[in-house]
Amino acid sequence: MGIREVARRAGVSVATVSRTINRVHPVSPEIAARVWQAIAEVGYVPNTQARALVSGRSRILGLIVSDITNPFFPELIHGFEQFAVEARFEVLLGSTNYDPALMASVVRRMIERRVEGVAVMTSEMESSLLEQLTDRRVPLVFMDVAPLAPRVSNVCVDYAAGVTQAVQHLQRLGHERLAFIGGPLQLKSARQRRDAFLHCLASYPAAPPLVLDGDHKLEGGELAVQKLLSAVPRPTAVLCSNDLTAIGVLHGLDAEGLRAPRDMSVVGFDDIHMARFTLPPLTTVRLSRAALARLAFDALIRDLQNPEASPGATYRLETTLVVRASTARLGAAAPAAG
Amino acid sequence: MGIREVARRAGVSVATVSRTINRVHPVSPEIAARVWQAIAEVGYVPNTQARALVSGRSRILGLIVSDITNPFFPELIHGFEQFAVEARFEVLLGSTNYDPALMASVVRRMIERRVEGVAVMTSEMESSLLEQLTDRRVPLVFMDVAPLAPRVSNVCVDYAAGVTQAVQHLQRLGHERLAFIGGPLQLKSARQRRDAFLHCLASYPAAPPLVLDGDHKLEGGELAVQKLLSAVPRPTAVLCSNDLTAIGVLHGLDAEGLRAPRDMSVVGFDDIHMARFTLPPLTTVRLSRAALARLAFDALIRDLQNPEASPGATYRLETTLVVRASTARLGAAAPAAG
DNA sequence: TTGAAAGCGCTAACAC
DNA sequence: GTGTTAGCGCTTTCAA
Repeated sequence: MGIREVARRAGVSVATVSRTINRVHPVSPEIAARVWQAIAEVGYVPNTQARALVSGRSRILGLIVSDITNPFFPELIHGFEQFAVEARFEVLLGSTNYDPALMASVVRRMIERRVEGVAVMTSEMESSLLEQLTDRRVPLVFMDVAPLAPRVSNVCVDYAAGVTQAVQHLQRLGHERLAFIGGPLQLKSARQRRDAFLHCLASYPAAPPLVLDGDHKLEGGELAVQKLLSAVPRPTAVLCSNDLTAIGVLHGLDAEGLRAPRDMSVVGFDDIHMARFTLPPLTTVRLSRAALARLAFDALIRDLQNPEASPGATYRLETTLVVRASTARLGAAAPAAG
Repeated sequence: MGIREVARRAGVSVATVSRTINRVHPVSPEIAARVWQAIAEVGYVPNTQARALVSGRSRILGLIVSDITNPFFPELIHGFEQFAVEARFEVLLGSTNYDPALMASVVRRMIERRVEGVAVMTSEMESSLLEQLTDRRVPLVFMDVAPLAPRVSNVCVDYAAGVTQAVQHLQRLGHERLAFIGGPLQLKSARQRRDAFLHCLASYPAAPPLVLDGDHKLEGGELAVQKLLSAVPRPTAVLCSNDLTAIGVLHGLDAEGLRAPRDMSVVGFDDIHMARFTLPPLTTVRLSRAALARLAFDALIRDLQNPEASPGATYRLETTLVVRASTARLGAAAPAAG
């Protein structure tokens, strides 16, 4: 079963078997062939724990997300795992559910498994937890948070530009009274989206903007609709902190007998795959999960390969406005079907 | 950093440190206190690979799914991970994308990490792969597929009952010409759903049923709408193999200027969380992810704790029809909003 | 190019 | 209750 058995069958030493498998030292072709033959015969699969122990490399990368049931994350996870597996890494996934206690447990589990790097794609990270990782010189990459330190990289999404694109789109359509539905405020990314919205409107002193609370879930959007509709004057358009919230709004409006964009223009954020399939299809700000996954993975690998603990880099990620059918000119008749 | 350092600081042997941590053998309170103190001082975290190597237990469970971007799976994964972490297991996730080659790579990775059990929540598993796992005496639990063998359990979803509930619901509403949009036919669960539909209609010799191809994705539903609408006579209701397909249908109908349930009643399958938020909210057959996760996890743990390789058990999982607003009486006016 | 042997960090047998 | 020690399966010096 083990490497010894393979060595015995091939009539070589375990060292030679190891070298054959790892292709790092030269092995004569005839011997290599005998070894591969023996490996096939016994169905030998190397034991990763033993390898990790002796080499000091677990070949595991941690990936921390907020909420795996938010479609944004599976799409991100999918990309990240793909890159990881290509590079012969395994991914240890951690979901925090926006809960700092869970985050602590996730970090602990990752340290126990001796992850070689962690991508933190959520931001409710206490600095004490961060230190546990940095003290062990584990490369880290954050999204939107930049606690600059050696081997800590950062992917910065340009929320301001994304939000501005959305707001300008609405303003061009004649909307002046805008509302915003935020996300969990312990998330820096959610705060940034909200702040970008307020900042953006500060320069257009039309009507004071309405800011409502959400939770980045369907329910939050649904719930916010009541307040949205009872505000005086009633907003004519709403920008949501993510697509799930926007889908909740669409549903909430429908429950009131209203429809986007006729009664209210609705804009999402993220452009999850589902956004093209809502009724009406959602106008939203695209934040590419594939690009985010790529950036995060590459940042980790770079810091991993860099022996000196040089300061981590900062990467920028741009957004694009995707105009679909949930927004329309203020007062326009409902667009023709199709 | 290691257990030796802790032992040195606490003035005890490494064995005592190990016993203190694992609480399996008695340790005197004063010594235990000294050990915990030393552990805190050095920030000691046990190395899981070393533990796994010596104990022969990796404390890793494999979870194989088809497609992590199908919302059905994140909800399942979430439950499974929760149970696993509670029991001090880690989850190694594998996505196959309905691709047998990927499945092979997933199984290989799991064997390399020496998983202690695998939940296969998809069914494109070749028997040769299955053997690699069973040969190593790894407990397995499948969904819908029952290759009966020692330590191989099975969770059987009662698709026939679910589909029957849906069909009867439509028939009670006066629908006679029904269509079905299937899933990837390499999936046994998809075949079972389709077969249940055909079987169900065989006893009501009204109009011959229309069966269309889908892929369990949004796109498949969208695409099927063309064929659905051009069929003569046109079906008045459609049952979809999963919710994603149904949401695609809703979108496809809208693109044609049609709307459910006025122009076509639509029924989904799974009851993903999103189903309550579609327009109109989706009538669907609920298959509880939490229950599925629980059953699968418990089956694994049971086989794991059972030293003799007794044959795995079969568990049943029932479905329930959830009536929402995407179905209506044939020829009825559109229901009032709300 | 190959082999012998040390040892990664820990648990578990055995001795005391 | 506690310490000593062998050894899990592998990689990696070091020597040949």
